[in-house]
Amino acid sequence: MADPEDSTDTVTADHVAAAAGVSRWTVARAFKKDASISRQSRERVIAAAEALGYAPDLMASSLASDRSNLIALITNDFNNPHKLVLLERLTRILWSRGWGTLLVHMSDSEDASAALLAASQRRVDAAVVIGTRFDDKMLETALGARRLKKLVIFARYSQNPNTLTIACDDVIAMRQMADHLLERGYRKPVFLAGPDTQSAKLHRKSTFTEYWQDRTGTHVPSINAAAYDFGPAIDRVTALLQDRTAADRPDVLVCENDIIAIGAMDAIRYRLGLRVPQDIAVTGFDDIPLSSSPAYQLTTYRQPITAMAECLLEVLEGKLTHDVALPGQFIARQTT
Amino acid sequence: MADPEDSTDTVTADHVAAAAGVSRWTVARAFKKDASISRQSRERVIAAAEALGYAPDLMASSLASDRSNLIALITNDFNNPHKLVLLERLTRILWSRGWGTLLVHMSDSEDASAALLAASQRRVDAAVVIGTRFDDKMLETALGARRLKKLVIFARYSQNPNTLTIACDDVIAMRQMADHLLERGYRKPVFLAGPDTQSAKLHRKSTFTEYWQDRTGTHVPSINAAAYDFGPAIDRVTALLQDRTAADRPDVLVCENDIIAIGAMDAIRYRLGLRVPQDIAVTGFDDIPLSSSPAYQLTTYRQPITAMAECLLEVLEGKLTHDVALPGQFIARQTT
DNA sequence: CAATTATCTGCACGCGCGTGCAAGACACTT
DNA sequence: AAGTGTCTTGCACGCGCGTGCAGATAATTG
Repeated sequence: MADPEDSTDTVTADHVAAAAGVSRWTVARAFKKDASISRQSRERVIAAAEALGYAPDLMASSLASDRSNLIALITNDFNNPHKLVLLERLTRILWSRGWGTLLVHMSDSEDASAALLAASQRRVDAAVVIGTRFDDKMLETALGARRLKKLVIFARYSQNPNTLTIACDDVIAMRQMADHLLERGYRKPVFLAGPDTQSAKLHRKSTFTEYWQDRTGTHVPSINAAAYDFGPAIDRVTALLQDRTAADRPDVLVCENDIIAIGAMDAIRYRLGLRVPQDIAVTGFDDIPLSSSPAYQLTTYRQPITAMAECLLEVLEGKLTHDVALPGQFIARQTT
Repeated sequence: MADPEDSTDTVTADHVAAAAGVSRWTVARAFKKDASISRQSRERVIAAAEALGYAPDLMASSLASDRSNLIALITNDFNNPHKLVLLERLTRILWSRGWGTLLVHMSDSEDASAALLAASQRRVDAAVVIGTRFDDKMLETALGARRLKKLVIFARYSQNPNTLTIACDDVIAMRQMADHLLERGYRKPVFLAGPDTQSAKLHRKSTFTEYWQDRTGTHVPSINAAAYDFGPAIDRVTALLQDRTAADRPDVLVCENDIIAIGAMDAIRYRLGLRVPQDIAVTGFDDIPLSSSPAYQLTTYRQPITAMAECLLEVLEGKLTHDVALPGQFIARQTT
């Protein structure tokens, strides 16, 4: 499709400048908002640029300006469908505002250093760790990486001072969840969390159990799935409930997120032959698409992803420099 | 964490060169495989680089060499969990081989031009359209975009000559599926496809219906879900089966992919109160994680994603220049 | 040991664009 | 008409690194 005659197929600002009869720098100004340039010059340049099919080379621009407008999106948990929702929202919003997104896969903490190094070598303006567990070792690697100007923890909590957290307000959320359960008469919850790595703080779990303790004076037992995936959740819940009499069972499983909750429901239904919510109720967190399907109809809590993404933009633009926790939306369905 | 004394926090090849007592170009050689450099020089440079925490700036390198090692991953269908599998596999394999991945969201065809322009402005070495529908208009935009050296269609078919397709072999797959169904005694299939845009060729559907026609002499009716998502699939299947007597119903729903098949199962079970597979069987395509859950146990066909990714690498390295269709793996579960 | 070859190293130049400044153009005031 | 201020434009220099070549060094040969 490219004109074979046209040997220099990359058209630069110089070409446009020549065509428009101005200097290269005036061309640059035409593409820069709030630049000091007369209207007619800009119009002439834009017209020439369109005719030639010119668009500024962002890579060269980054080199010269020390701003790449590139964000590294780092995640490691590709089993959770919620990641897809997060990725969709983030990429769409970031690109629409001129930020490119580099998707980086970080299989485990060992891998973190490689992933962050690779990102930093691309001169990213910030790295965003998306809704995933990370330990302090990784964080240290991250902050140690040169050229990594900002590190944002998105949809998870971090108490590291060198880090910025943008998340859903788990405290409000889990209290609302607890209130809902108490109101419906549940009295024997068990909390089902994800993997129990010592360095990661289980924010939702601690919030729920402490609040429940305050309101009822009773302790909430908790168990851990080996991964944020439905398979391990099925196994763990099956192990928990097997050989228990009805009186001995919890009346509700409060799950750290939806994918685990769905595993819990599958275990209850297909491994133990019980009903949700009649025998055991279940709650989740995230409101993934599947949770609203007729098969699950999960009571859950939706994170305010769009608002969180807007906050991220402000952080990237330097307008926001402190942690943010935004309230989401409680969603009652049929599992409670 | 950064040393505040160290004003020039970005360490360049010049710094390493000074520290190692060689020239900047020797430093570059030390980081380049198969470069003409003595072992001791390389070791000295590497040691100095590690001490200073140096890593080559890939962005500057791209500018100088006209190769960015960046790939744009373009997708628009974030409702299908299969995308997550594809993204995971592609990013992991590409990064491990030194390719960075730019995730680009292309909401619809209108958006395509913006997305591709943005990608080309980043000097990507190739754009990969991932498992998504696209029409010729988009393709034209893509190929029209300057600096877009290669365009690869991944996990979908395209017959455009300027494009390279890497996909699962749908012909083998759908014939195997048909053979399986015939063997199990099914005789009245209905094909459930995704949205029916005229410009997209429904490869799986045509293969299945033609092969079925050949083997049985009977026509396969087909219907379309409004989107590749379970909600629209539920609606469409409910509409199809409502008010039909058992004798009047299809005995199997052959679905274009898993997420639609799951919607079909939900419709059969929760809207119509029927059983899978006793009343109606269902098949899918992709083998998404959910398909192996106890709730669905879907008979499906797994795409050879890893092998396809390997092919992609060869394409990127210029070793492969023709379309590829790889056989996947048929997976029989409980829905047939 | 000199001559030849193989191996290694340094360098000028350029990739496409941004920054900061200074000069030019223009309008307006007194 | 000269002076003042505002707006607009051009330019030297550099961002960090790759390419291709020439010069330097080491290894090999007769």
